[in-house]
Amino acid sequence: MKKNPKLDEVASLAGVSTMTVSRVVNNSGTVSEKTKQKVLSAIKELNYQPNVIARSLAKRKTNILGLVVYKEKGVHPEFHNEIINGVQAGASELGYDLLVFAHNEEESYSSRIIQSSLVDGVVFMGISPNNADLLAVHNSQFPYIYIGKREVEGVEPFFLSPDYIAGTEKATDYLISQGHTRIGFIGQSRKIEPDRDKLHGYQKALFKHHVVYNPNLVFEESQSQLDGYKAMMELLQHKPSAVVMNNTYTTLGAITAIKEAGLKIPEDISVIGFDDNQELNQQFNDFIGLELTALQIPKLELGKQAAKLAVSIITGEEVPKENYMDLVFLQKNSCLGLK
Amino acid sequence: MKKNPKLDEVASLAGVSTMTVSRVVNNSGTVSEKTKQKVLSAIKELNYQPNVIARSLAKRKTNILGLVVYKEKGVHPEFHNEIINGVQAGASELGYDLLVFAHNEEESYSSRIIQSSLVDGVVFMGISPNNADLLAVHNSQFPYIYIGKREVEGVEPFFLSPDYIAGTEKATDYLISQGHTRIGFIGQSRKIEPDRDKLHGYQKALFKHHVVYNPNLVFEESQSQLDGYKAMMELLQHKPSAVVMNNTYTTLGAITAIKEAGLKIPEDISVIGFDDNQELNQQFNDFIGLELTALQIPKLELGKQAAKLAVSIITGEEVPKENYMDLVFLQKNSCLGLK
DNA sequence: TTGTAGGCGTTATCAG
DNA sequence: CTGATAACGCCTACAA
Repeated sequence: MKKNPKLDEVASLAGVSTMTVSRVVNNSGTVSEKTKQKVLSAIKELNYQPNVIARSLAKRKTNILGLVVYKEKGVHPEFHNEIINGVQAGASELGYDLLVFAHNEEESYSSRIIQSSLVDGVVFMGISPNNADLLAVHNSQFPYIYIGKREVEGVEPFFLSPDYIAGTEKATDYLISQGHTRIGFIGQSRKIEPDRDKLHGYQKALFKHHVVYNPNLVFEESQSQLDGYKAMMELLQHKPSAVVMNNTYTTLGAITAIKEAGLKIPEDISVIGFDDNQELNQQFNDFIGLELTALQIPKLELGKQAAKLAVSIITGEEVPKENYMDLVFLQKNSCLGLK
Repeated sequence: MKKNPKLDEVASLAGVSTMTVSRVVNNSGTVSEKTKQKVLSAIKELNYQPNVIARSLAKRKTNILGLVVYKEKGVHPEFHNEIINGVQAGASELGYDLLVFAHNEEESYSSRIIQSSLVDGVVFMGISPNNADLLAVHNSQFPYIYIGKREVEGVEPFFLSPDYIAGTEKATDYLISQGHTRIGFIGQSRKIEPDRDKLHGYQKALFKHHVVYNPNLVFEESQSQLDGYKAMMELLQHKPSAVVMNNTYTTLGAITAIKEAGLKIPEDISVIGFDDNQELNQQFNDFIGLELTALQIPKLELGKQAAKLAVSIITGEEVPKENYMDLVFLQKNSCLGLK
């Protein structure tokens, strides 16, 4: 492994000082065009690349963004991973590298994150972050953003969350505008904030349009394909004309139930899916030969936006504490207006 | 954001030199128990954490492992991500942090990886890595390992690959030992090495047991759920008594076809799945009320092992260039012996 | 066992 | 526009 050329070697080859080379490399300060060219060719000749560690030490800034992911059961890994890709992409666009911290529940990262000077800021994600970590980072004024919505006692954390309420409201509005009133809702779990929000959005839309809320049409604890199947089987007893789903797996199960009941989508029942898992959703759409109208979390964008917010905070810009991102409402062909 | 305490502040509080503190922090050299205690309490009092950047510069070693993921269509993102988790876990166990590089096809990382001194070594993964990168890193003697199997002209890269041949051979052996001879094979794509290897393993087992290879039973271009469905529909014309699948989606489709044909698993046909995607597989097993016998890639272990190999190379240990990891053969209840 | 001097590779600062 | 000098915070090497 050959030793990398250093700044002073470039400098002596170009016949200038290290500072001049540094200026050229960083495009900072003022360098005459002529010396700049000399330096550039020396850089090229030696194939010089700056040592980012030395640079980081001198600048006291690493241009590395940390990411702490708290994993949990009940959340599809694919979900997280898409967002991570987004964070990475966003960071990259802004000239930051991404360092992923282990997601060990036991461990606390706060002091390492804050004090090691390894990262300039951090993105937290996952439903159940270590509150102590979040609090410590928040209190130390270290730049951070949390992906999701979070209430921590005593503090108002910086967060970025998909706007589940508005999204579900919009989807439900859409069905109502098509004449539906017997609209089923198959939710995931009332224990999880995003899911409470979805139900909330559904209710808001009903209320707004003076449609009576019918508890028989609402199922709240469907996580899996099997749950979705069962919920739909039961829901069908109550003759809904439409249904709003809340995750990909339950959608899979529910649609199987609809098919088994001999009903057709969208002729007999309109379906709005929830596209948690893009790949699976696509596979499934292909398989059933139907493009589902669905709500989708723009995961990549969400991650990018989180990275951007983190960097904004790092660079000292004014950033609101609460940030929301709209869900995407994909209008495909699994819904039909009621005559 | 309060300034972090430095080595010399700890030193003066403890009444010793910075070197003594450094020795205590790194557990290196020799320090008397008494001064050690003094130093430790000073560290505690000031809540000292070493600045890893300064340390990295001084040691010319960052304890950061790089990861470059080349994404591509046709590979389930979940697949990659599980491995990434493994790499992260493995690195973490060995005291390394993980830096994830963007997976931009256009970009070349080699010079940045090699020369920036940001990472001590790198793990590459993905079917279609940038050959130039791999080559450059290889030639520069920079520590790296590639996850997957790879032939690059002129070089023998360090790699770690699941042993697809042995795995599929074992699964096929198992079916043959149960009396099956009309064994179907639904593969993914002959363009992809892992998939060629799977077919190879299947053929090896047949050959070994003098079972005649029947091309009618072999389907090679099934990627999706729909493909799997179609392939199985056709395969059923040829009355197989068993079938070996090669990814989760095709398995989904194939089993739907089996059900629609009115056949029962395992009574009418034995099925060996391929558990690409653990979560989906689990969902599906729950849904059909059957635990599939399946081949599984130990993704987490694969990632961990890759990290370990990379670190071994970094620390100068002797590491073989070719490394294989066995697939896991999960014997559940979707296979039955033939009378 | 402990301390001193110097350097890791870069950039900030200030002078020229 | 350019250069000298002193950090950045820690560790290696050697000396005491």
